[in-house]
Amino acid sequence: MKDEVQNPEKVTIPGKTIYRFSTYNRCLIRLSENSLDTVSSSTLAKAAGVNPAQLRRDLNYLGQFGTRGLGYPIAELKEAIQQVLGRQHLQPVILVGAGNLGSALLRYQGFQKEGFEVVAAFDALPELVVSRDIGVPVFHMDSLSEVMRREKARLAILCVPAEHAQEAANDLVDAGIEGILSFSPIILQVPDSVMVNSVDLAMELEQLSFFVRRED
Amino acid sequence: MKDEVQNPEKVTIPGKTIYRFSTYNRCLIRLSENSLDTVSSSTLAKAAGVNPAQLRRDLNYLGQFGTRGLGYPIAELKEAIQQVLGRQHLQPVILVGAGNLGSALLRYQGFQKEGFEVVAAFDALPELVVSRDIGVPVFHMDSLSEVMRREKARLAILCVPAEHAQEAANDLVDAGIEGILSFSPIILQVPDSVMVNSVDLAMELEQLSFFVRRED
DNA sequence: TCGTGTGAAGACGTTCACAGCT
DNA sequence: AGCTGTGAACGTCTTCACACGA
Repeated sequence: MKDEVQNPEKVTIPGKTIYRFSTYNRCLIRLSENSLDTVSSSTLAKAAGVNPAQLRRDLNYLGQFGTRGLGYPIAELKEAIQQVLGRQHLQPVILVGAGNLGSALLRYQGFQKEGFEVVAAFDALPELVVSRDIGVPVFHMDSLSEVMRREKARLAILCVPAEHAQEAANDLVDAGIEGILSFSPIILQVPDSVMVNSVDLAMELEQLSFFVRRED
Repeated sequence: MKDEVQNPEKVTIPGKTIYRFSTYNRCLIRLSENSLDTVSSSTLAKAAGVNPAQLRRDLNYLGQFGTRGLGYPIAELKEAIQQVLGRQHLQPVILVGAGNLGSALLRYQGFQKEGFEVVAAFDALPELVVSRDIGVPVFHMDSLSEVMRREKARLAILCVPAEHAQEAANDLVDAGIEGILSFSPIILQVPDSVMVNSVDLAMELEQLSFFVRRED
C-alpha cells in the first residue's frame, strides 16, 4: 500500500487510516438507518472491529468532531469521511478482461451501490463475450485510450488471466490510467505514478488455510 | 489479520510474512518454469515487489536455506514454503451464497489451480440458482452442517448480500466452520476461534480512488 | 460521570549495513 | 567477489492511561 503523495500542507493521513475510514463509513451508514444521531468511540469501534483508542485517533485526522461525554455526531462524521474519501460523486471505472471473473464483476451490483460506475469493458476478443445481462459495452483493447479519454475514467479493474495481465497493464498505463485494481496473481510492474491494488483470491484462501490448521 | 496460535515450540511466523510467502510461492513457480535452479534474494525480491533484506528475513523463518555467494535453491525453497502454507494437499472449500458474485466464483478457475476445490455451494433459494456451468451441487442452507461434515470442509467462501451475511456466518459457525473468506461489506461478529478474512471490492476501489486523486 | 483528545510507551515491521561463508 | 544471515537502527502503527470538557 502506498501512503505517499497527498494533499500538501495538510497533515498526511496514514494509508491504514484511510482503509479504516472505508470501514467506518460502512458502519456509519448502517447506524444512521437506525435513527440515532450520535455514537461513542467504543460502540463504533466494536462495529468496525477496531480498538476504541485507534478509532478516536483516526477520527482526529478529520479535525475535532467529537463532543466529550457524548460521542460523535453520526451524520457529520459520515459526511466528513466521505469528503476525505472523495466519494461525493460517482466515479467512472473501466474493466479490462471480461472472462469468467470479469463478466461476473460487471453483473455484480456492489460497485454501483458504493459510488463507482463501470462505464465500459474491454477484452482481447470482445466478440466472444456473452453480453447478456452485462449492461455495458464491451470494446476491443485497441480502443482503450480513446474510450478512456471519452469517459474520463482514471481507474481500472483488471481481470485478465495471469499470462496476459502485465501486457494489459502496460496498455492501461500507456492509455494514462492512474489506478488499477488487479485480480491477477502476479505483481504488476508499473511506473510509480500508477497505483496498483491487488486482490488475489487464492492467496486469501491460503492465508485462512494457514491460520486455521492446528492439528492435522 | 490474526497472527496468534501457531505451531508451538517453533518460532511463530508473523502474519505478514505468511502473506508474502504466498507471493514468493507464485514467483518461484514461475521461476522454476524457466529451468533455473537457484535465485538470489535481490532477483526474487524484485519479482515479488519487496525489499531484498525483507525477503531474506522472511526466508529465514524456514530455516537456513540459502547458500552464501550463490542464492537459494528454487525447488527446495518452493517445497518448504508450500509445506508451511499447508499446500501439499487439495483443500475442500464450500461456498455460501450463489448469487451474482458467488456463482461467478464457482465458475472461476483460479481456486482450482491453486490447490482449493469448491466441493459444494449453498443458497437460501437453491432452486433459483442457474446451475448451468457451475459444476458443483447447490444445496439449501439447511443441509449445511451435514454436507460440511461429509465433505470435511473447514473453509467457506461467503458471498451473500450484506443484509444476510451475519446470519449466514452464524450458520457457518454453528456448523463448525473454522475459516471464512467473506465478500460482504460488513464486519462479521464471530467467535475468536473462527478466522475471518474479508475482501471488500468497493473498499479496494475506494482506496485507489483516494490515492489517485491529486487535483480536482 | 461519560467519553473525547492526546502524550507517552510499547509492539511491530522494515531497512541498513556488515560480518562471515562459499 | 558474491550473496546470505542478522544485530541494530529506524520508522510506523497500536494501545494505554489520564487530563479535560460537556
